[in-house]
Parts: sequence; C-alpha cells; structure tokens
Amino acid sequence: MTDLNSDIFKTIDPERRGTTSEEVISQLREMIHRGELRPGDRLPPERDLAKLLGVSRPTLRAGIRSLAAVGVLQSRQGAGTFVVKADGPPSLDSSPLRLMASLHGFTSAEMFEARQSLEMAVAGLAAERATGDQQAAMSEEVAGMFASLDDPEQFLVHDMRFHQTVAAASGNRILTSLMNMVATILFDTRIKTVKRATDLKESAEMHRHVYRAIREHDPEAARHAMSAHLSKAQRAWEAETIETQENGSDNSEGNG
Amino acid sequence: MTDLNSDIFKTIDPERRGTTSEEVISQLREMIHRGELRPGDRLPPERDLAKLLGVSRPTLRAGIRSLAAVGVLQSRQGAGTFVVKADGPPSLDSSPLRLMASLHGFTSAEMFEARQSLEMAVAGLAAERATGDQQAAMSEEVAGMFASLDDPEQFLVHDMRFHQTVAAASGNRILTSLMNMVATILFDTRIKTVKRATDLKESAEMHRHVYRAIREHDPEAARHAMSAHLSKAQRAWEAETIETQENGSDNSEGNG
DNA sequence: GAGCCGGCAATGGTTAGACCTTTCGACGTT
DNA sequence: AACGTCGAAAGGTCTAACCATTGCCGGCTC
Repeated sequence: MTDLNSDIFKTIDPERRGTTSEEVISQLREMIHRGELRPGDRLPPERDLAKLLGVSRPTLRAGIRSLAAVGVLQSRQGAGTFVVKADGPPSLDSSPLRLMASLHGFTSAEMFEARQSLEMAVAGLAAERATGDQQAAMSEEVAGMFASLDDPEQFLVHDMRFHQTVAAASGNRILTSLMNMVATILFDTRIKTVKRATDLKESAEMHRHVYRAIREHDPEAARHAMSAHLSKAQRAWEAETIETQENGSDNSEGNG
Repeated sequence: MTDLNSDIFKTIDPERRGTTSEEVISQLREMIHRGELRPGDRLPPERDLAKLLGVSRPTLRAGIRSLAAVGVLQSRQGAGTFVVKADGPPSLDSSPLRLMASLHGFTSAEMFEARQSLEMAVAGLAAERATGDQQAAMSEEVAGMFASLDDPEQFLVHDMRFHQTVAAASGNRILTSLMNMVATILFDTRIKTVKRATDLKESAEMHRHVYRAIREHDPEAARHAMSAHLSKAQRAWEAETIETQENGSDNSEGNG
C-alpha cells in the first residue's frame, strides 16, 4: 500500500536547470523539506516512482543514490527505500570529512583541536542547561569509568557515552552532530590509545571534573575541564604515535 | 594524459563484503587515502575504469555518484570526472546538514547558536595565531564595511570575507569548514537581514572590536566580541522574522 | 489449532548496449 | 596568427532484461 502514490510527486519539467538527476534530487529534497516525506517513510518502488517523476529508472536511482550517500535515504534490497529514521541523536556521515582530510592532508593535531573546540562549546552549553536526569547520566558514566579501570574497552564505552551525554545536554543537536563527526574519525585512534591504559584513573578524574563543573552550572569551569581532558588525551596519543612511529604505516599525518 | 591507467586499479573481488557499488566506493576512497588520486586529478573514462575494476558502467557510475554527492568527485559532461580541487579553503557540502535540519526540525536558533560557538572558537584561535598579513586583511575588510554603509550588498561581501579571514587565521581548516557549512545555511537569512540595513554601522563597529581583540592577541576578548556580534545579528534576524511572519512562507523554522 | 517451512511476489542491485549532449582539442581557413 | 568548424572523447540518459534479497502468505506438520 503506497500511501504516497498521490500527486505529491510532480513530473520533472523538461525545462530543467541542471541535469535530470539533479532535478530528481531537488524534487526529493523539497519533498523532505515540505514534510511530505518524513523520517521512516518508505518511498514508492523505484519503477513506480520513476514513472511518476517522468524519468527512467537509472536516472531516478542516481538521484536516490546521491541522497543515500549523504545519509538522507537508505535502500534495502527487497524491502524498499526509506527516509532515514531519526534514531537517537541525528548524525552526519563522517566520510566526507574523512575524505577531505585525506585530500587536504589534515593533520591529526588539527582534528584534535577541532574536536577540542567543539567539545568545549558543548560542555559550556551543557553547564548552562543540563537537566537533573542528564547530570545523573553523566555521573553514572563517570562511575562506570572508575569501575572499569582495569578494562580499557569497557572504559572507552563509558568514556564515549559520557561525551555523548554532555553533547545531548548542550541542547544543540547541530553542534552534537558536528562533534560526533569529528570524534568518529578519531575513534580508531582512541581505541589504540586507551588500550595502553596508562592513566585511565587520571582520565576518569578529569571526566569527573567536567561533570562537577556542569553540575555546578559553571560554563567556564566546564570548558576548562573539558579542554584539559582533551589536551591530556591528545598528548597521550602523540606519545603513543611517536613510539609506534617506526611502523610507519599510518597515513593520518598529512603534513603536506 | 592518463598516467593513471596503470595497475593501481585493482579488479573488484567477487568475495566482496557489501554490494558491488559499495566496493567501488571503497576502492576509490582508498585510492584517495593512499594518495594515488590527488586533488585535481582526472579519473580514467568511465568505460575504461569500469573495465579496470571489473564492474559494469552503471555500477561504476553509482559509486562515482556517491562520492560526488559528498563533494569528493566532480563530473563534467564531455570533460571527465575529477577529484575535487582544493581551491582556497576546503569546504564541506552543506546539503547534508540542510537536509538533516529539515528531517529533525532544527530551529534557526539552534543554527545560530552552532554558528556562534564555531565562530567564537575560531576567533579565539585566530587571536592566538593571526599573522600580520591576516590582521591586515581583516582590517581591510572592516574598512570596506565602513566604506559601504550605504550599500548593504557590498557590506555583506566584506562581512563574509571578514569572517572567512578570521577563520583562515585560526589555522584550523576543519573548524573553518564546519563553520562555513553552518554559515552557508544561514546565508539566505543574512542577505534578507542585512538588506534592512538598520544598523550596518553598529555591525561594522562590532567587527572592528573583533579585529582589535585579535590584533591584541587576546583570545578571550575576541571570543566575547564575536559572541556579541553574532548575538546582535541573531536578534536582528529574529526581529525581522517576526515582522515578516504574517507572510508565513519561510519554512526554516522547524519547531517540530 | 498453532507453529514452522517453502515458495512466490515485490523490490532494489546489476548488467548490457545503444544513443544523446557537452566539452575540448585539432585542423583548416582566413 | 587568429578564428571558426568539425570530430573524437567523455559523461548523461534511456530501454530492457536478469539477479539477489526480502517479506509475506499459504500450506503442511505436529
């Protein structure tokens, strides 16, 4: 039952501005903008939709693929094409940033700094706005960290969840998304770093400082605590990298 | 000149993990990662590349299109497919963020806040690092603003260039890209707001405050000046929006 | 009667081949 | 030497089919 087969799909005008597939993208984009397609909705089958839009199936598929590439649509063979469900925090695909990093030779230091700036911003906002529930969630994650000082992988889970919680408490989903985008790229790095487990206790302490500043609704203290935490993490990573450098396989360092 | 037709293109294994086109994407991604494809390079013709990778042309095109959608590749009919040139500041495509805004009903207030946070971050970094040339460029743009108080469009040009310069002076291209991504979405808004030209003089003054703080290498002052400037801009936009609200045509406000 | 299993239909994924449109360079003319 | 024209090259689009996966529905079994 395609309850979308009404006339909300308008035939593409031949007097289009760009290419046909670009026009398809615009059509779908506008439908999402106008709210005619909402998260979780299933699009009509490609064959039908192609006919509705007045284009061939390959052209339609090209448009769908472009939107799928940026994380707006998702196709599942045999099932259909869906508007991506807003499960939990909205997230932007990090692959564009990742590729841009490769293209322009971004250094890891730059990545760390970007993350630090974003985390400081959300920490400051979180200190202004965090609800009791959110504070409790942060506290729990901090407790989880202290409880898994001997289990680096588990520690990392709590670590990431803590940062997620802080981001959510900032109340700004855009900053949260951007932060996640950058953090995702640094994720592999963090796994390696945390596995060394040199100072998990110190890391947990620093997280607790962030939490306390947020609890006290002290944005400046929260920003500083977060900044200190990430600076420490970066230094730990750098030390790690230098030690492992003889391997020389990692190309994260562009230094073009 | 296809010095790329060598064996750097490996045939896709049938024992692939995902779909064929996903594998194509991975192949191209890795080639960019490894530096075998660099900004400005032209890919082999689709027909040749499809044969080299062992896939059909539509499948290859699907992969290319996905990468084009995220701004890594760019196809020009009759010319070829190119790895996007790193002309000036690297930029991320803002359409993903724009669509996500529609999907999740992001409010403009959230956008403004995100932009404010990012601009504050780069302003702070710029205060620490701006070179003499960059400071001079900022000064020039501020002068340009004062010189075009009666020409809102020209004023906006200097306004944007000023922010660009500050971002460049931050030395962090990732933050710059993210900032541009958000700023691009608010661009249309800014055009409308600045056209009212109610307080261009005050705006120019505030930009000068930012410039002076950066010149004095005072990050905290730079952050505050930038924050004040953007808060003011946001208030101006909000007032504008309320006045124009009876029109009711703008869908930027999700408030879902 | 309930639950499991197989097959069928729907749907996206892939391929093939052809033709159109645009671009850009090379050649010839002025 | 400069300009214009032509053609090859390359991406854009289309038709038509087949493959692979998914999900449902009906029949079979316990």
